[in-house]
Amino acid sequence: MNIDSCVHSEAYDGRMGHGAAPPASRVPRTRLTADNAAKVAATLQALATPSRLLILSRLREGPLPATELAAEVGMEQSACSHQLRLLRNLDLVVGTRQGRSVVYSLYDNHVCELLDQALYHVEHLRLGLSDTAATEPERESAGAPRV
Amino acid sequence: MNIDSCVHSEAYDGRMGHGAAPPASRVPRTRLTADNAAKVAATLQALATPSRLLILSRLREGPLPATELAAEVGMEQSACSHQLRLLRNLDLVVGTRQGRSVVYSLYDNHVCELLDQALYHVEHLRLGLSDTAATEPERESAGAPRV
DNA sequence: GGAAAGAATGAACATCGATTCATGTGTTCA
DNA sequence: TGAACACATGAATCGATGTTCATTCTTTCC
Repeated sequence: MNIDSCVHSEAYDGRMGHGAAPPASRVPRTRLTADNAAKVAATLQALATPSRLLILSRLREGPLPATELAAEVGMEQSACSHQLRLLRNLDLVVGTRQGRSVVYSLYDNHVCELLDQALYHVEHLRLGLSDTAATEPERESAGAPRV
Repeated sequence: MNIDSCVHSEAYDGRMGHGAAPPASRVPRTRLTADNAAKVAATLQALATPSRLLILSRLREGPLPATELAAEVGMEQSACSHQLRLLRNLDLVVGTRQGRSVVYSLYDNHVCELLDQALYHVEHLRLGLSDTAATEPERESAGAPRV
């Protein structure tokens, strides 16, 4: 499929005002292929667990030896190591040996920002302070969306 | 053995150059608590599966009736409906009845941007074209990170 | 060399979650 | 009213995955 399309045939052109949202905007829109989605999902899953989220969050504040890291996020050494391996394989963190210990840090800025963005948006999502009001008339109209 | 990939012992104030990266930057940094992480993880997990990623991606282009949506993302009606329920509960999508069908659309712009950001960063992560190059000499330094 | 610290690895286990199958609910139209 | 369409829902299944336990590997220091 093509890349760059944000396209939206004609629907959703509205995309109104927005308020608090961060810059963002000029991000290239990649059309997701079934194949592509799998890879993306695999990476995003790294952020889909409390333990790894905590690990990355701590690393955002600076590099840390494996053991200290485990202690700070409150998990066992082994469990933490397993997760670190996963994060390493996804190129989200790097570990460099330093004496007896292996110091871990975020791979690069993309990781850092991905984390930030995720936290930011999720927080705003859960708070329900949407800026949808204009585009989406009334939610509650139908009979379907009712648990 | 350097550490300093993204260094910042003092805590990431640096946030260097960056090239293609989108604005971002001015996102508030929320310190993750163990409790908080669970909630965030729950929401982010919505983006951690190919099926839901495809669903959201299609909805980004405009509202769509459930059945059509299922067809476009290539999944069975039931499976799609289950995922839509999940996405609804997380306030990521809304479904409004319209005649026989229920038309689904993204909840608001935060969802759209969260998606965009995720795709953007992930793509750059997987491609390895990090902007770390200058900062992170050789990855392979340690003995640890070797599958 | 040998002991101990720091970390990685493997197996086993338990849990969660995505899909399928079958069925129920709501809506339109004859 | 009843058939057909459009979705939702529940139960069951099966695979994926996070954690624990025990072990191994690496490095340091005596």
